Amino acid sequence: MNLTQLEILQLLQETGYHLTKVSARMNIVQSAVSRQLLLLEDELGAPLFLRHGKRLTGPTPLGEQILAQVSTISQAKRNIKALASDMHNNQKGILHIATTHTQAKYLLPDPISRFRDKYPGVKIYIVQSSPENLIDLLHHHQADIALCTEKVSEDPKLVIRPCYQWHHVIIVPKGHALTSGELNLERLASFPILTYSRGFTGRSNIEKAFDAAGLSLDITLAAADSDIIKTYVRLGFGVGIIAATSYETGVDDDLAVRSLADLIPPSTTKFAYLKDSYLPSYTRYFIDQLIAATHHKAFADKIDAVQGT
Amino acid sequence: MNLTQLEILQLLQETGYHLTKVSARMNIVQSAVSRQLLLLEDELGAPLFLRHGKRLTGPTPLGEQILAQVSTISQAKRNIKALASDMHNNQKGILHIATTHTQAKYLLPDPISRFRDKYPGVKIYIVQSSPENLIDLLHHHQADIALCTEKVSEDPKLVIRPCYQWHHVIIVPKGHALTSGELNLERLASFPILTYSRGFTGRSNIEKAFDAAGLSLDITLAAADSDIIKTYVRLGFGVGIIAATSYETGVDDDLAVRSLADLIPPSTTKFAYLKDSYLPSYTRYFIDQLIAATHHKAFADKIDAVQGT
DNA sequence: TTGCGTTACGACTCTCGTAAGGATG
DNA sequence: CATCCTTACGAGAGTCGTAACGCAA
Repeated sequence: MNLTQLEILQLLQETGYHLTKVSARMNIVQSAVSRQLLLLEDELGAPLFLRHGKRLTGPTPLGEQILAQVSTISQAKRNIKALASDMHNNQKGILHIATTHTQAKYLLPDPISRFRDKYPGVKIYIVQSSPENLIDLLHHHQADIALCTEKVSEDPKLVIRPCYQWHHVIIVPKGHALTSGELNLERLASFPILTYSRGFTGRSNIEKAFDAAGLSLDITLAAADSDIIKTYVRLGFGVGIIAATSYETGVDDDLAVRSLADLIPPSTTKFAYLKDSYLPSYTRYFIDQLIAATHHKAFADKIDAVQGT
Repeated sequence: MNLTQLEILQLLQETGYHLTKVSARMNIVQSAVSRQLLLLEDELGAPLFLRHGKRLTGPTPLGEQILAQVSTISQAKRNIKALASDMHNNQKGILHIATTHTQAKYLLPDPISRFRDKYPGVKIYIVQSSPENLIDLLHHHQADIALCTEKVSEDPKLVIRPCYQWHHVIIVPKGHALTSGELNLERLASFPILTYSRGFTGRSNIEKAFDAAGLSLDITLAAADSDIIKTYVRLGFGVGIIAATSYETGVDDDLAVRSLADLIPPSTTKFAYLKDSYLPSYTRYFIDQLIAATHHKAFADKIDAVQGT
């Protein structure tokens, strides 16, 4: 048994039990992969994969249990490399951040700029994806940390760290009926609504509030990002409900904004990362900095300014 | 990086950072071990061990963190082998049980005989040790499961499964003053006491009871096993306090026995094993059988018979 | 001086790559 | 017949063992 053989097992699972693809990923020929697999099965004394003729179709029960062990081994192996490289040169590295459009556009630009000033040697990749996909990216090691708002399922393999809390606001063209008068859910529900797609940026909290009030929403447009919503609000399609952080003073001054803090429960944007994975010092710094910054008075004031309008 | 190199790291820790001893354990020459260690340190780009001249004295901070990862890898490796061998031939294997004298002599003989009838191919080793040592044996993989009574510290790496509950009894020579009259802690404390050493077989519960009553014990003899206690009780040294399960009808009929169920809190004997380790099917069977047997009516009656005397 | 770890070099083992073979859809 | 996995064989890389060296108690 050696690490190469165990890597083959893991890649087999990832490629759908396809030796040829595994060999391509490992930059060696098929025959070598085939041989190593057979050698391992021989050493362990039992087949790890089911075969239709010569084709692999899936893991045996034994193979499945062993694959679970292999995944902890490969995680530990990654950690060893990360530890060493962090110790050896903690100013260089790569940081993959998985997040949604909202965070990428309105929250991250500033913290990332400051991070880049402090760690010019660290390459940053922002992987934009739908919220439901973010956690998968972590599990598949295509992202180191994820930043998301929608409720992360209780995954024992993840560490969740709350980052900041915010409220929704409505945006309407100046002069719209909703710019004056009392603002309540019932009145809001009488207008066509433009907001986030299901599973995006606190959408679940919006639904929760209206459901609790026994109201049904007429959602004219559901988008993954605030920009689309703003665009159609400007065209007069209806009332937009977006995150307070997505309203940009200076850029969005043509839109009237009113806080929904009293009507819709607050949403929390959180960091998530794999519990068993070692995070380089610069990654921990990034997380800590962002959490500190969002707890800073200036940041709170910025949100309050919008919400207090 | 390969599994051999990682094994070297682990063995270095176990041998007190001694390359020669590591090479002996691995059945290869020193020079090979030395080379592999240097190659690994070179690959990782930083030393993993501190050196006084050429002698290794301990891990560097990096080495320490990496050793932690290595231990999860080697555990997973063990699990893979155990899984395969269990699947391949689940009638053969080895079972190391770590336990104390009390369990080994009075509880285990019968269940082990029955286990051997069902699994003649499984070799059983009983590792007898002091309670405080049992958990160490698990951590050092010198035992698969431990059976002990004294409180196991809250170790997140262990699974604890309660097995059975029992009470202490006193034993005295027939005709002793304590064979008649009311039995209470105060009266008991007026006699010289013979019982278990600190840390053995529920000794802590005995102390707890007398401490709570504000009584101090005159412990004439503290032994690790019941047999020693019985011997000196027979010689008239005083009153023995032992586990009810240690009183053997037929053998100990010359001793009078009275239950302390109402005076001393009950003790629980438990199984313990490493959370991350795979237990072969026969080991799980052994545990389940023993727990089932001790919950069976006949077993409870046997204890009650002694305690009810 | 002894014990321990590192370095040098030849022998061997192991793994890879090329190439051919067999089986399935 | 195209794709995929297995088997055969020679070339190359990697590891081991012997042996000599450097260093500390």
